[in-house]
Amino acid sequence: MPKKKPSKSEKSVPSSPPVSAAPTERSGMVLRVKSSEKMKRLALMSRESEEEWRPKSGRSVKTAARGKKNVKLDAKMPKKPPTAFFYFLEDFRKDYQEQNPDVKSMRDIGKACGEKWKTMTYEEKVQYYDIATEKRREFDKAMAEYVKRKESGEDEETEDDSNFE
DNA sequence: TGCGTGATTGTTAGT
DNA sequence: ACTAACAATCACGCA
Repeated sequence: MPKKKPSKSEKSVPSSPPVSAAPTERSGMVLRVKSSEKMKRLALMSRESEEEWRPKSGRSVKTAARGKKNVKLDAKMPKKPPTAFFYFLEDFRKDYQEQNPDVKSMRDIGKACGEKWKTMTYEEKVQYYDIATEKRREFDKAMAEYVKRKESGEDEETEDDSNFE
């Protein structure tokens, strides 16, 4: 029931932290060409839904088979990076387990984490947002390289890990 | 023995 | 603009 509809009244958490409060100083000037990035991302977007889409390493969502869309299961396909909340969850989980060793299920932890997450201030969350943003950037790059490799020759399996360099 | 589930929010991609 | 679905984690349950 909590399903709160996205009301415009609230700004919701800004996907991209405002530059004013954005702790970019940590990395210096991370801001570069957002337009270009967006463009590239859009270009990749088509590729993804067309050929890659998502392998679902394991049972990420619900059995990862909700619709069994004949995914190629590309082992090299970059998965979606965890969001800021997930990073916070990792940290929160450790603390939560210490305080609540009885609770082992992540379900309960998720609830507690979500509750605390809402109580956290933007400044506290922004640091996680920063991490998530940086991670996403890396993911974007990985995706670009992944697509590039595909276009190059589609190695697919052949090289498991080892060193193809 | 092994996979599916459930819960959290955020982020992305597609319609 | 909105919707939908997926991202990790981990104990438990069912076949």
